[in-house]
Amino acid sequence: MAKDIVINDIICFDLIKTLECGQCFRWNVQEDGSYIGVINDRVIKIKQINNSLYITSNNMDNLEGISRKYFSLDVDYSEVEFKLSKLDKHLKDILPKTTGIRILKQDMWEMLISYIISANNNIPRIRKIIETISKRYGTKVEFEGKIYYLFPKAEQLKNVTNEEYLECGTGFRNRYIYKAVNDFLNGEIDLDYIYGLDNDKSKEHLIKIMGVGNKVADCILLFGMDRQDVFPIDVWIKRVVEDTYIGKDTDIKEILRFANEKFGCLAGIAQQHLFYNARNNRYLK
DNA sequence: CTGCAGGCCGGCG
DNA sequence: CGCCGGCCTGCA
Repeated sequence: MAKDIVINDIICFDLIKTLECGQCFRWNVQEDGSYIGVINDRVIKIKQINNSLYITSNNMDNLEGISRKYFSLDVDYSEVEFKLSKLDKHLKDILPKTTGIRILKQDMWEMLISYIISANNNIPRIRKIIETISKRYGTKVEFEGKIYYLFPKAEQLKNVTNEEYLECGTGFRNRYIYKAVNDFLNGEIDLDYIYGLDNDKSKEHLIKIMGVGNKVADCILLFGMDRQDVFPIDVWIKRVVEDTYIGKDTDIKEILRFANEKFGCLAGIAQQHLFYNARNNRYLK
């Protein structure tokens, strides 16, 4: 641990909940309780002990800056959670169990492909598919004597065929990935441009991408494009909102209206708390 | 063996 | 337009 960097005085941050609440797919817990994952172009190992983070990487250059950005360490989440508790009694009730969850700032391209893969799929298999694609086509990185793989850039997927995606376990999503890679490379999909648009416009553009519907678009916006006011609605969230607030068999649009009304600009963060709580209760695994 | 998993597409009324 | 059947694959 000698060459770890240390970030002290971390408040309102829970590493485990943040990495296990379902927003990311490439972090793995180690025997000592630390997590190893890939952030953009480097492998990172991170461990939280009380209010301190111990971080190391194959590339120590600006590691603190990279970490602060990725984990949103400079955002005042105690203020965010205070607001959430004021907005809604149910959130106030579950917050003791969910406190410390943060929305990660992940790579847009990786989010696009990862959430295309997530459609009608389960989390263990999503993780496995992403790992296989990274292993086959991503850049190899050595860290502490082991080999890891970065998530592949579009250029690295340029010549991958539909059949090869099938071999990675993507199933019927193979042609969506294939098309996304090619449209990205020929400029048809411009994520930087989409990132610069307002919410409605950016979502409108994302949904034009084959394999991207309402829910996947919202996940890309929330986890990859820094839009904390979007509210991705999957089967879990639909159940939670129906059970907790509205009642049975509610239309998706109705749920969306409710979420915007209730949680406003913090809807995405509220969604992560509701999702984490639901999965850790009666529905677990 | 069916059903289902963090949906989405395409065809039909 | 909204609705609905089908879908790779692995696991219960």
